[in-house]
Amino acid sequence: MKGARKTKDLLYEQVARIGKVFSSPKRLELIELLCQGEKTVEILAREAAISVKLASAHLRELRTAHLVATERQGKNICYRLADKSVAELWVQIHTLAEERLIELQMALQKIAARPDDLVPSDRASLMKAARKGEVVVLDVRPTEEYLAAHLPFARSIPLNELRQRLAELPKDRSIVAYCRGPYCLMAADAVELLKREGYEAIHLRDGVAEWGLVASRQE
Amino acid sequence: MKGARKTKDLLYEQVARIGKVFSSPKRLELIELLCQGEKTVEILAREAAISVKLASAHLRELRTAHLVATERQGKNICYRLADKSVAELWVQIHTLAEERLIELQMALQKIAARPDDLVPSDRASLMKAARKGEVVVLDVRPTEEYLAAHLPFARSIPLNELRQRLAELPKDRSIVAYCRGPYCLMAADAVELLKREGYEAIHLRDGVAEWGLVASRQE
DNA sequence: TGTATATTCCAACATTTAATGGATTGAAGG
DNA sequence: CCTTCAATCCATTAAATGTTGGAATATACA
Repeated sequence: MKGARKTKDLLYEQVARIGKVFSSPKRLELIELLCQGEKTVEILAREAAISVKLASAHLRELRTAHLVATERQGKNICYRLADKSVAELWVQIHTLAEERLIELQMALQKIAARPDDLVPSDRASLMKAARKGEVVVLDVRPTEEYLAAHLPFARSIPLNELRQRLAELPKDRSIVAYCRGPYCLMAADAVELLKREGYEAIHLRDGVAEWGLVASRQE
Repeated sequence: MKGARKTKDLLYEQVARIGKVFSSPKRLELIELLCQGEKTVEILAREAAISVKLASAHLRELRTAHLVATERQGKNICYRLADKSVAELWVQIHTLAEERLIELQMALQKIAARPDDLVPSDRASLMKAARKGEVVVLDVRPTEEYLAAHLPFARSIPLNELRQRLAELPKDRSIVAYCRGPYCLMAADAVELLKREGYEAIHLRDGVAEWGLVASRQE
């Protein structure tokens, strides 16, 4: 009966290995980035605003927990999520956090969803409108991420090109902008810019991971 | 633009608070216990085989992350999951762990699913057979947990009473035993006992949390 | 073959965390 | 009111973790 306790502890310890990965802010950010498609260490470090060494150390944690896979591509090493279910877990964790933590809710309200920001009621109706061309779904992430996976009917204009390419967007229809997810600020910036320029812009918080569209492999 | 990085970090930090809760084996065990219904600190400590003080400390972590709620009941303080979604996250985390960690898979195989252990193919067919009375679904957890929530058509015989109450079980039908979940050893013990006594017994790994049946409140 | 580049490994430090023992709160019950 | 009991708080120690800098590896390229 003493042995039973030991084996039991071992089981929970294994599960805790997965939990540990999700207990560090930086690792969470890396996971969110990897939800957008596969990336090299250098890119991950730059996007997460940390040193390459630190990124490498965190990615090592992800690797020993078998949550990511690596592949050499020329000079670089590409990291990608080992499975779609990793992205699903990330979505579920941050969703639960948003449900339970008031501090997070308040911080998120500051970023987006200002009083005048209307949120698209549900996905089905948004997609219906997008299919008909009544609204423009705009993906403001870098081009590579758009290519790896994007929302149905979405058009790609990276945030840093948006100002120059405003002419491509119609002024008589709503622009629904999205980016990497609720913690990415690109879509919020895009909406702000678009509104200043006289467009009717809406901020869509969800990204591809939240839509369950993660590309397991970028081609 | 510097402020953007700061707010972003803050957001991930909040989500990491939730992840941290799931990064400790003991806390995971406590969460699994709370999935079975509300419990006092003393009971939780006893079931998890830790001191009351340590249990209290871990429960404090759960409370500050707003994942559990407390309520005084006479002399004792009862803990329960703050929301059904907490149980769902626990299930998703341990499911992902089982998918990704070979060590965990191997450890689980030792406990149950021996070569001669047939696993019920799917839930629908199991429930159909249970409804018709073709199999007996047996809940071997303590009575209080059975009362808080149990599988449809399940009969309750706590493991420590099983030997005396064997006569209540039919020998001409399969007994499908379950307990708290895949990391609980009670059902495995029950199956072993039943088989020794000549019953046809099957170990069902899932518990109420895995079936999505968590009782938000015990009456 | 030698050099440049991307990434990882190793060692060190500061911080955080798990766990334990002693003191404290706060309600229950005589 | 005083005692009892459950649970928490506080202080301490040992272990684990995040982070940084320097050295090492391994591949691409010339």
